[in-house]
Amino acid sequence: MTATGELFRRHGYNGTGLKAVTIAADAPFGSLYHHFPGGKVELAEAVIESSGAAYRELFELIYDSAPDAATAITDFFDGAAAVLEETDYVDACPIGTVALEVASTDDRLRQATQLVFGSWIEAVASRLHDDGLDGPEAEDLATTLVAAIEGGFMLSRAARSPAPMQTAGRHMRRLVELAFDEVRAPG
Amino acid sequence: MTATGELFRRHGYNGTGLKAVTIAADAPFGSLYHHFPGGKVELAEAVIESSGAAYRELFELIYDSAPDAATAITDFFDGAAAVLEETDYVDACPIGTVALEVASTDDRLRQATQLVFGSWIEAVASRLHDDGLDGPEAEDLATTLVAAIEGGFMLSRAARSPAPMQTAGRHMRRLVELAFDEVRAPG
DNA sequence: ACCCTAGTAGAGCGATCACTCTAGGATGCA
DNA sequence: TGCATCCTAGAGTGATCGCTCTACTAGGGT
Repeated sequence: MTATGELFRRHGYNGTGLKAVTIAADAPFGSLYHHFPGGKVELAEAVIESSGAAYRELFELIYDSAPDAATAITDFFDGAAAVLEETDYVDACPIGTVALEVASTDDRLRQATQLVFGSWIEAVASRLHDDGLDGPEAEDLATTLVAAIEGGFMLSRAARSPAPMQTAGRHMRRLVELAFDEVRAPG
Repeated sequence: MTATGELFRRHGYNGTGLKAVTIAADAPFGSLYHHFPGGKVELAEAVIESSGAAYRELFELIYDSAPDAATAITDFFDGAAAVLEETDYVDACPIGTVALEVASTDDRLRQATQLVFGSWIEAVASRLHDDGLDGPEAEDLATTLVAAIEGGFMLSRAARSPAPMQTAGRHMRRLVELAFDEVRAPG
């Protein structure tokens, strides 16, 4: 399952064959259809959900370890950039590639990716809200942060450079600081 | 060619068969390998370059029609959101899906996507620079803007809602305004 | 009339796709 | 020991993949 997520991340949904999945998981082919009677779609759905949840927990861990929101944002973007560099630009967003592939071709998987994105946004928003931002603004800011992360992954992987992700992170930090400034000094 | 771009946008690189390409282009199969001896990779490379150039021109048109940088950003994000809504969330970034698919699997296509992203960033940065931002800052801001657009496409397509793209656009506008404010009142 | 090149046209190639089918262990309960 | 259930195991299915191959047509130069 973890191995399957790696394949999806690297080759995407259409680029990953079920044979490759069974080899990577060191499991027989027949077992796949025992555990996932729905075939490739059901397998992908499970991978999206589980890797989405894992990534949300990673963000929460980073955020909750940081002294404040702005530092958390920097830690996350710089951390993502470092991981990209260390893993030869493979270990990016676990569902980003799949999300774009299935958005207009498989509604069930599209909904699965939407639920994952929604859960990330909610996790970020609730922390921003706890730190003082009002609800709708926290959710909007969280949406932009997730979008910037995804776009950062895309540009950094294409360029094979951590720079775009780091740059996006720096700007996102300023955006977060600006939002908190306005809370403290409304106007 | 335009039809092929549409297929790539909707189904991605791996999800688009060459048979589908020939049907969409209403061209015989043999002709494909006459015009693109390199096969699918060469075809994709041509599609990436041409649709990338077309999209850059679209951005330039929008930017140059707007009274100032901040308005241009809003026009672009809101325009992209509107197009998404009108086209049932199909007509998004012409190369985003392909870029993620090939980033770790085909270095030639990866470089093609990188060139396109670079040309977009350069087009945005040169305009921000003309409007008063210094060089490196203009390029960094342009990088974040492109990342936010790509992320906005991803979230809006997954959610089947223009909202994430519009939200990202609103925040990007603020970021641009902030950058110009700091030029006018340094410190 | 002759050929040469450019481009049209699609049948057919082996490989791989997602998937189905049948058969064989392993475990728990009787 | 007998039996049902859960899971392993992989050969085999038709369909489709990217691609190659040969044959045909159109138009210009000689």
